[in-house]
Amino acid sequence: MTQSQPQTAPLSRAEGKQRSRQKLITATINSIAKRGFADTTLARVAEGAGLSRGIVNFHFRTKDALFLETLKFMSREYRECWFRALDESGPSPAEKLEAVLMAEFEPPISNRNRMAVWFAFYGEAKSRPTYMSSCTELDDIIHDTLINLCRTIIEEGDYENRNADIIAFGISSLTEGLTLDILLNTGAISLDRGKEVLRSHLQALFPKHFPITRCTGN
Amino acid sequence: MTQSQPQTAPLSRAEGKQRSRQKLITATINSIAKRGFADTTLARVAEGAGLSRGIVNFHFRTKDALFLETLKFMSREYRECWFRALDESGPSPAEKLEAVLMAEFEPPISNRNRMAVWFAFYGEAKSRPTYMSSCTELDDIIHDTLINLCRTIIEEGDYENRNADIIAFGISSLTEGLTLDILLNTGAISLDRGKEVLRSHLQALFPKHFPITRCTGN
Amino acid sequence: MTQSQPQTAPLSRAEGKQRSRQKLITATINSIAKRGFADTTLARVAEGAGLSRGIVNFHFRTKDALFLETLKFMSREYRECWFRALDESGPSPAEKLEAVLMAEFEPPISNRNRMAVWFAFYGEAKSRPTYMSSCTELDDIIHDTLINLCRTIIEEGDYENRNADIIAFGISSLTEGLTLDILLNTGAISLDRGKEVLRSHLQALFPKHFPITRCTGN
Amino acid sequence: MTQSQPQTAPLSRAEGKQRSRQKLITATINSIAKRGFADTTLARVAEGAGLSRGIVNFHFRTKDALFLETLKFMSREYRECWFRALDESGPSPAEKLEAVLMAEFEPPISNRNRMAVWFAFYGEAKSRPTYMSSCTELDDIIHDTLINLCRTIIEEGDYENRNADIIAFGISSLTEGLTLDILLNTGAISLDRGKEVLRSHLQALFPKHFPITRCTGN
DNA sequence: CATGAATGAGTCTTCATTCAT
DNA sequence: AATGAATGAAGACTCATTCAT
Repeated sequence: MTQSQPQTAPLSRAEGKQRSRQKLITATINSIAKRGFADTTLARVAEGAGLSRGIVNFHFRTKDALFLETLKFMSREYRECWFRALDESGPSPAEKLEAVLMAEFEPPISNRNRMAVWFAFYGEAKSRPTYMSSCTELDDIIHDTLINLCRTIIEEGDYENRNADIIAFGISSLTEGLTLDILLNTGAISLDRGKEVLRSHLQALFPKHFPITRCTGN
Repeated sequence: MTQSQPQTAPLSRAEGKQRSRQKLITATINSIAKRGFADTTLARVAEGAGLSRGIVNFHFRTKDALFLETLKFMSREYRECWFRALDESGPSPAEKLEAVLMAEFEPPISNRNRMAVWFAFYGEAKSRPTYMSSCTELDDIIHDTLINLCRTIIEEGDYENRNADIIAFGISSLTEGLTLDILLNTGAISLDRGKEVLRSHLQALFPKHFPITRCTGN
Repeated sequence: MTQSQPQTAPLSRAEGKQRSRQKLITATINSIAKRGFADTTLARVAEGAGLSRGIVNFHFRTKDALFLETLKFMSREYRECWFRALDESGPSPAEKLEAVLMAEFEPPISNRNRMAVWFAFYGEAKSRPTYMSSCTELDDIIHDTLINLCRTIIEEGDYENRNADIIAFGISSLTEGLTLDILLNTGAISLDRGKEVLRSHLQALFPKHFPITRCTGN
Repeated sequence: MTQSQPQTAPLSRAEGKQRSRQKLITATINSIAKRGFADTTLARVAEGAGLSRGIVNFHFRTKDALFLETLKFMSREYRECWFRALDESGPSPAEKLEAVLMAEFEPPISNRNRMAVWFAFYGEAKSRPTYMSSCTELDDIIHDTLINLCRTIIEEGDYENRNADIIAFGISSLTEGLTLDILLNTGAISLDRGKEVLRSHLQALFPKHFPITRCTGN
């Protein structure tokens, strides 16, 4: 990221601060992934970031604030991946739909750490609505985009009895469910397997757009 | 619950003990659902059960043991509901499939408390192997049954290009994903909506078995 | 206090708890007197009480609550001494007035520890009005009694131009000021010196009631 | 304050330094008055002075040094007020006595901030010998002056049975006690009331010098 | 079987102090 | 002379766990 400028150049104050913040967020993600929410203490986060004990309360006022910032960071990262996949895909709605769905199973969204952290937050969501509210707004845009893609595909394919809202809802739930299954069944089910399941469902829903191309390699 | 024994008869030691244990498990579920994992303390669990502070360590040696027993209890309950739905449904595989899937959206499996607690455990699962295995093990039988149902339906309907394993995997992931969405988007998405989405997908997958019958009267 | 019952008798739960509470309050007083407010930590209080670290938060929920209870205890103690002096004195108003005033310079009100603690609280009063409000109500009764004593003495002695309110206010302020001086000027000024000053002022105010009896011993 | 030097001239180093030091001392007084000793942190003092965090340790090496300088500043200020009152008063001892006593109830000695801070220091004095000595030392000259005034008045008035030492001690204790009462009973008792009480006592002690002149017009 | 007082390890948080800029 | 990021020691508070009753 900063490799195009001389590495030895002394960081300005603001840069140094920003870098420390980011180190802490990364360390938080790693700690939650490795030890779970319950055993993620500020001391361990600081240690993971290679910084001193009191530092978290300096950059983020409280532990909760650190968690919130971590979640925001992951949301931002997720959104960027999602929209990048959308932009970089082929032009047709079907291509776009496939691209964004498959992106869910690619790093950085879908390495085990990230997934574990998402579900750790989900698990505590009930008691911390603050965390979630910072996520839902972005989900709304994504969800609307998804519905529009489905709607266009349905119109193009003249699929009868396909409701865009319901399909879109189902597709994103399926993706989320697959992610969870992959997380829980350590090793047994791979990311590729997830993609396969998803493609299979797309094919059932929109047979004209997603013709049968059996993945022979699995 | 305790059979048809005269209620006024003094409870035997074993029964009293068993009753206290169950009270504590129920209180644990309620507390996790209400306050999340992190804020569920033994003191609060005991208070919720109307019992004294030290009691948890008496019945379950440690807090972790209580959590594990709670998870086991919920697993048992889940399995019972699932197989009851299977038994009480009509005889055809399609009827059976629909029955078990819809059961996921019915109490007691799917009241908000239960859902919240499931995901709380999922959230910690990665870092707690014990939780993990307890979450996973019972799924095997259920998953096999699901695959068999799908296989039979595929054979009956002569559906081309439908792989029972993949379909079954997808269906259960979709169910789980729907549950999570319902939990996270408090109130916005109802259990009935979940059923609707699921039916819509079944219809896409197995059109001959699940003909288009727009939700009547709902 | 509890000496009339067999000392070896096991304390009941409630008694034990109450005794621990009192130990903590006493330890708090000693610590504030010895180390001042700033260096009085819960760990040191607990140690002083011969109890474990977490104990304060068990008996009193917070450090502030402990301080409040300590202040209440001292208030109660003070009031009891004051009214005991009032009761045990001779019957005349002048005797009563002298008795209560001299009581201020007698233990337990006026050992150095108590005085130090009072002023420690006063010093922080601005920021903790809660502490003080628990004291003022009792002061009101005492102050009213003082005014009434002065009023009777003024009437008895037919002192012209003596206003009971003002005199009473002055006398109690003088007492408080003397206590502070005694505290600050370690050793230099004794409790007896305080009594002497006070008597001297009483004599000036009410010469007929407090004739000149020079303390020859000083 | 900084002489009659042209104000727009850039401050010399020494002056700038001195100005910052004074800002910090003032901020310390305000903070102690507002928040009490315990909640007065260097960060808050710096903020109150409109300066940066590390500044206190730059100008005063430690927090304790800052407190001590603050105390010294207040002592100096107090002494200046006292002697100014002495100088500016009428020539007679009685006039001088009244002048210095009344000065205690005038700003800057007696605004609420100053009083609160004095008692904050008193509260910690017993356990901080440095504070103690700084509180006490300047009193010596003042106290001697007070005794001398009393002695002269006693001689002038030929008051029998009046001991200058004791009277002087009483008068200054009374003043201090009144100040404390005024501080503690927020709002209820005014500075004017304090003066009234003090005059009333002077009149009782030295009736020939302080004849009955009911507060006119107040 | 049950209670709840007591323990003490562990955690978050605050804050004086340092030091590179 | 001043800044403010970083440090690390210390303290309040929580809570699982024990054990005498």
